[in-house]
Amino acid sequence: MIPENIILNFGATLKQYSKERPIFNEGEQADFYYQLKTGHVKMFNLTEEGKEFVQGFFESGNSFGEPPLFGDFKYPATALTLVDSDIYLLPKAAFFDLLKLHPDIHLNFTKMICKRMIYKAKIAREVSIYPPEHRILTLLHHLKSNAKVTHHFEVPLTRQQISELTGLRVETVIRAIKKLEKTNALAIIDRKVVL
Amino acid sequence: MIPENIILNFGATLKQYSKERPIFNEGEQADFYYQLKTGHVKMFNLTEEGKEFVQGFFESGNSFGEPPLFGDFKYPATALTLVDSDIYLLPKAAFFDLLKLHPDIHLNFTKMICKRMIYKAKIAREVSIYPPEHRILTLLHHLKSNAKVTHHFEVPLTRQQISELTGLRVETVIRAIKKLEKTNALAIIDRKVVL
DNA sequence: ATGGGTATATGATTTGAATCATAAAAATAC
DNA sequence: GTATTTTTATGATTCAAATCATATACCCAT
Repeated sequence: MIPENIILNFGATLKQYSKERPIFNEGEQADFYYQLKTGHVKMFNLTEEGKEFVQGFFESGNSFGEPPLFGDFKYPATALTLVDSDIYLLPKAAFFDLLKLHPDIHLNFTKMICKRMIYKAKIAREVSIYPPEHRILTLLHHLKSNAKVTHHFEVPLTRQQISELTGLRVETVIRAIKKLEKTNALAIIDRKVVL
Repeated sequence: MIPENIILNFGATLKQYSKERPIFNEGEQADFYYQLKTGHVKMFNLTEEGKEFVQGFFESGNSFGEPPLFGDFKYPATALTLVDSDIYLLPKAAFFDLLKLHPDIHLNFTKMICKRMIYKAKIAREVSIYPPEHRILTLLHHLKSNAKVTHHFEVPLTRQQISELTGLRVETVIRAIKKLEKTNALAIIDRKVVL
């Protein structure tokens, strides 16, 4: 996250998006650094047949869609606002100037990318060598680790949303969660998943 | 990749590993930056039942296992030499000093990480919403993009290695590659995959 | 409160990749 | 030059998750 005064100094513009609006689409050339001031953004892939895979959710303060800037790549996913959002747009060249003049920001950026990298590597592992229950549990623990509560964490997601985030079908998620309940890996209280 | 004279200036030591030796294990604390001078290294995850998922192969010049350095994380995978290998080890603190004093190297490093990041994001997508053929093709194109040749790229992997890298079974890989040949997405010349 | 939409639930069926079994070709070791 | 291992190959079978088909509980608007 780049401080507001600095990003504005380098020529960023603040753009308003209404909810459910695309910010960029998979396959497009990456020309801007995007940083969410307020709102919520979802990044995802979609097949022709309508199958969706969610790469991540972003909230206030997060930047997103940066990797393709570092090598003239196309966006590997589509970004969409979920609610009305204000987003800073910084042209690619200005972004690089900024990193050059602010080594501390560059280092923070690298740290953030590396953290995401580790998470992606974990996901890759889960998906190919562990069963659905494991995958769901990894997601839930990841969410819990990002929450403030340390016990009795009420998962703020519907089965459908868990389905989108794991790439599993809703029915599979429902059945897997029941299995996990039986092994006491989690509890279902008033239909809510708790751990 | 950090030039040899520079990495040595910052106090790196060159360590010799015989083949099939672990360099670090999943779950261990990350304390060094590793850069392969000569040899081959495999990074992978292993389940209790022996299922393996390969996160990546590394060859001369490549660095590996860097992300956990940027935040005191544990290694998310295990690294193993495949052949006798010479590896530069640079202590974490010296690595950060080096990045600070060589912004150009820092930027190159970020570019490399971002490229890997895009690849991991693609993998996550492939695995959950695309069929095996698509997944294999993504791997092969990634390898090609890292090679010097721009056409007639001979894939330097056996079906078994492709299997390990994609998490698919060998038989599935063989059948998928034949399918891809039929659609002219690639060619099989003298048993080698070419694209 | 009534109706429409969404979320949860569960059984039946299909499907595609894993698994199992086997063999031949190629590479490597002896 | 022969034996052994690895790689490629293919068919048969199994299995787990996707898909299909319903049903019911819950939420929310009018």
